[in-house]
Amino acid sequence: MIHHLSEEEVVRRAALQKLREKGIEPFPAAEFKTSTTSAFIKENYKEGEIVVVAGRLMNMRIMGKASFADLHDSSGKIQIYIASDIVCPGEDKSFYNDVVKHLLHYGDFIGVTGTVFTTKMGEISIQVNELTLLAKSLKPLPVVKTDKEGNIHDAFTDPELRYRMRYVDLVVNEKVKETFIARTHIMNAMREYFNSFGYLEVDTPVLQPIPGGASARPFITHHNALDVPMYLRIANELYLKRLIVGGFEGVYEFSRNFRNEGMDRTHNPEFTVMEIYVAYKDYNWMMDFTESMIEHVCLKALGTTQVQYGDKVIDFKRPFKRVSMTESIQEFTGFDITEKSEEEIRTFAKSIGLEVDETMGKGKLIDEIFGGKCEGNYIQPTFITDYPVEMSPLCKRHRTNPDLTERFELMINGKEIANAYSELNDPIDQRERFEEQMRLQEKGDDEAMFIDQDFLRALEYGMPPTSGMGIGIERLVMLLTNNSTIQEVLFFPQMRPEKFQSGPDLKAFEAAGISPEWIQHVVKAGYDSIQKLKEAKPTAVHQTLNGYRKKNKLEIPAIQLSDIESWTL
RNA sequence: GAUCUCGUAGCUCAGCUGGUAGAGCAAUACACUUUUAAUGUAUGGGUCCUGGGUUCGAGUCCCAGCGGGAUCACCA
Repeated sequence: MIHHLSEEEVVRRAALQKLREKGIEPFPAAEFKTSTTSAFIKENYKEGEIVVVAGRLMNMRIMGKASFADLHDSSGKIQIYIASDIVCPGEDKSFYNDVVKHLLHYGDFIGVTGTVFTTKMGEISIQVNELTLLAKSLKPLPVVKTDKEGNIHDAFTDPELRYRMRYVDLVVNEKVKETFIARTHIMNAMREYFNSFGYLEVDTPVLQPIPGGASARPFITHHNALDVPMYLRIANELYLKRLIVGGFEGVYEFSRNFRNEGMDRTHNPEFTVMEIYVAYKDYNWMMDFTESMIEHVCLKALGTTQVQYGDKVIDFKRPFKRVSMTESIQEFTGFDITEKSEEEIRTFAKSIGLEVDETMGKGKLIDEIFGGKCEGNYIQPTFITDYPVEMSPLCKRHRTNPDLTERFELMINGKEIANAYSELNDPIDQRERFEEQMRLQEKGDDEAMFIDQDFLRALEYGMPPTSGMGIGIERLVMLLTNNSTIQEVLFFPQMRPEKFQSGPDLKAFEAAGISPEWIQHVVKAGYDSIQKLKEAKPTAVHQTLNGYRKKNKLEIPAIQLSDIESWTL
């Protein structure tokens, strides 16, 4: 990994060495006790107060015998003022002149003890009395600067680098941290809301023998001891319902689900769905519950229900509009699907230019029409209710129309955010629905569900009437934080594995007996493999290396021909 | 998976009809005790993604590959 250090990395490694020579450990072990944070100092300004803070040293502005810099800690940043006469009160100014001015770098972790004051320019700052290096940064961070108008210069924007090195992204791009803090606040607000009803947060298996509860391609793995295939969960629905069978009134789980499908700006192979199931409720109750919950989350996590998303303002204030799927299709296409046959619907779908084929059942056709012509129109939160029975194999039939189900989806900004049912608890109906899924599978629908016999057995023991709701956490967080890609709301979005250039095998150089101080220079001088050294004449290597040493003014002894001849190549 | 597009210094980016590789910031050195995109002077820094081809000559044109992004299709 050490091959090909950039100039700045060489400088920082040299500084590391010089610090050690001065008796300053660049990676000290001891706890550094801070007394406060940068944000607290600014909010509770007390001139002359002695404070101890720690963070990353950023943006040094050296002005001779005094310097300014920004210290970034987890709460924000504060300016520090380092004056030679204060950090070095005696005759010996070497700490300031050598360490502060030359051996500290952008990105180093430092701790300071100092006095709070305000500069002539009116910025709250810390006059440093004592400075401790806490950890040296050996790689230069991207330098991002913000001017008085708030314009960001030289921003670190390459999505590939940002996602692969989120640690760097978080350090230099302030807004990124805010998004992730908001994500946690949103989830906490949700938890708080559910807990206030006495519902129980639970954990159910991630590794499942049958990937049930949704239609999706699973990730498959293998359990060696049992010698059986196992699947990473695509949903946790069937496990949570088993817990309702077991007698809990309400259970919920933030479920990390895995689906082996395409990746794009709204899909990641692993993603989080919050699912909640409450006994003795139906989907009407769940609609009320969901809109109150979302309103609560907005107020708690954002302080408002009005959210800017792109060029739109979305208002999460309840109540949300409610429209049945039939009404919606009628509104946007003029077509009434009520009591129409599969063929009639297919013909209509074709007539409005949708791509449909013979494998699609009635439910799927209706879904195509809705997805193609209606869905995108719902910008403000809207509940779409009463989906066709074919699309919803785990959902109870509608109390007044057996072709429909008691299901709703919450649409916001033209996308599905939540999905809920009056849960199907009739085990005989449930078995038939699974069998229908099997037929769809045989017809060529590769998304049809697997049958879970144990789940059917649980239902046979009796599940109370129950309503369940699932909400895509990433989708919700994207909306509430004004982000248009899922990668912005996942710390470590999935990416193609990075190829690290193998580079020269430095171990082999060491094994050949080349002195450690020379190895990187040997490589940089052009001998980047043992093979190349073997092929070259020792006298030529000798001349090249010493020529390189002279040219680069290396502070290491010249290499001897006898050294080169002693290498075991 | 399809189409379009991009890959140049540590970072952000220029580089025209092919002719010795550029800027700002960062780094290094010097100056500077209230700066804040600090400033001034000087210096160093490049596998122009990789591999082929065309050409006297390729960062630039052509082909292939790798990687990213955007749009579209499927899934949340």
